[in-house]
Amino acid sequence: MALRIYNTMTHKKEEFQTLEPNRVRMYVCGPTVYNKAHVGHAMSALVFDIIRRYLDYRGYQVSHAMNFTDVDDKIILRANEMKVDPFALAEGYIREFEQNLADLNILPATIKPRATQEIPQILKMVQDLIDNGYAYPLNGDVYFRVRKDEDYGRLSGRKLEDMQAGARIDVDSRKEDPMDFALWKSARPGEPSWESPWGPGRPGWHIECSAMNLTHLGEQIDIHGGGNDLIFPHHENEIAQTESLTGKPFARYWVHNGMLQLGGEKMSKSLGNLVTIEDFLAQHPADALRLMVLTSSYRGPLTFNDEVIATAERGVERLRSALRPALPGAAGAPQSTLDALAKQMETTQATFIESMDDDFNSSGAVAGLYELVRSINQARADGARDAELAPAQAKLRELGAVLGLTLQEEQRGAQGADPFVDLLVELRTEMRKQKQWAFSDLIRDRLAALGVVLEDSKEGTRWRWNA
RNA sequence: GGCGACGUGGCCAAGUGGCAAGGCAAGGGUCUGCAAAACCCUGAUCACGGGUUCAAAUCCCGUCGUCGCCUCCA
Repeated sequence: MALRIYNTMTHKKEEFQTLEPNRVRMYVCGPTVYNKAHVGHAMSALVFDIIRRYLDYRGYQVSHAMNFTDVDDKIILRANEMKVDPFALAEGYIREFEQNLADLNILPATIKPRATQEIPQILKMVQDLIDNGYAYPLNGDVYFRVRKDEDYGRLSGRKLEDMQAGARIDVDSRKEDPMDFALWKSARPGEPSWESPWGPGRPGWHIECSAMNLTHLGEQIDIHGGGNDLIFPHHENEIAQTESLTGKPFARYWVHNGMLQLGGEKMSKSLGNLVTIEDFLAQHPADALRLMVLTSSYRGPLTFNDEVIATAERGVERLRSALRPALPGAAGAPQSTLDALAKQMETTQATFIESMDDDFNSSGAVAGLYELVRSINQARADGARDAELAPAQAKLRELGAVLGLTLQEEQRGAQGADPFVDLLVELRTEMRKQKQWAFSDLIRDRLAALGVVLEDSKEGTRWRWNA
């Protein structure tokens, strides 16, 4: 069975065929860096990280580009408010975002272009579009002429007529058509700008992505991704610009992730209902956010609230539970148990591929992982030795890694606290021997309040930092 | 108003024509000094109304509802 991907352009799942064998060119729209990144940005980055890892697992060599929009109105506005240099502001947020991604175990994109580093290519594209009649200068700005592009609106399924009816913005009456969009914006005094044939200015929002694609990936790419809030106008305009110039279909597959919902609304900078990635990671493991994304459908909305987070954290715990060692004194599991475990490994592997091949159905893939977890835990309870558990645990780690799950226990305790926890646990063990239950329970409760979980068993007490 | 996605047990979520995966929560049990973890057991006819079919959660039509986009937005 082949990999199938839902294509926003055709509204169908289509069999995945690359332009070049075993090679994938993927471009994902990154953030505009005028503020701290929030978990909604993380969701998008996670979705495409999962896709990228899976394509890699399936044997493709993936060129993964993610851009930074590092010059635009909001950056300039915010820099002015804060009285700092806009480029320095952008640079700072880019570094923070890259750190956020690393903390989330998201692989760095192989290509990380920035708008400000593409100015020559952008100027050339704008000039070419003017030369071809697809664009026109107007008092220092340059606009794309949507009427000239017959199939404008193809991606988002809109017609120019329909859109005009709903347009609510102030229309610049100088433009030939209200829907014409800026390729180049003239600079006002004090704004960062570059010299151009039309006067000093800066690139419009959409053109940078077209230019970066052309420069770094070529005229045609396999996958173009981003949040579904970018379908219109951003991606629509990218298509218009790029295809008007190259005359070739721009991207084979348009892939869009759904929005993270907070309090029933899209989490966004403009609505102000956001949780930064930094804040999230201060309280929860990276695997938890990833598991939330994995167990929902990437195309649909994802609800973000305390209950969903708690569920994901427990899920992470459950996955990790399978990686624990054999019970002390394990004498080996019955053959029937080992056979069942071996069979489950195969089933899980098959389910994994089958699910992920079906438009990255990670929820189904994770369900298979949970089934393997249960089999492993069953085998352990049946007395399996470490060596008997190892292959299944390795399989769990392997498939977990394909999804980007670390399954690592958190090392979140205060630095150097571990020996002291050991000491308390040791003291408590002595108390338990003397049946000093009240004291034992007090220690357990107090440690729990500090984030340390104790688990007693016949063979002794084990402890870990709570996620 | 236009375009699109979606509506499956208390919650999250697979399944897209042939007996409704999985996780969390809940209840019962094993284990435990108690607890935790782990293991075992228990629950849904799939928003609603029509239609197609031997057979539909799954296809078609309609209704209602949720969300996104139509303005910067992952």
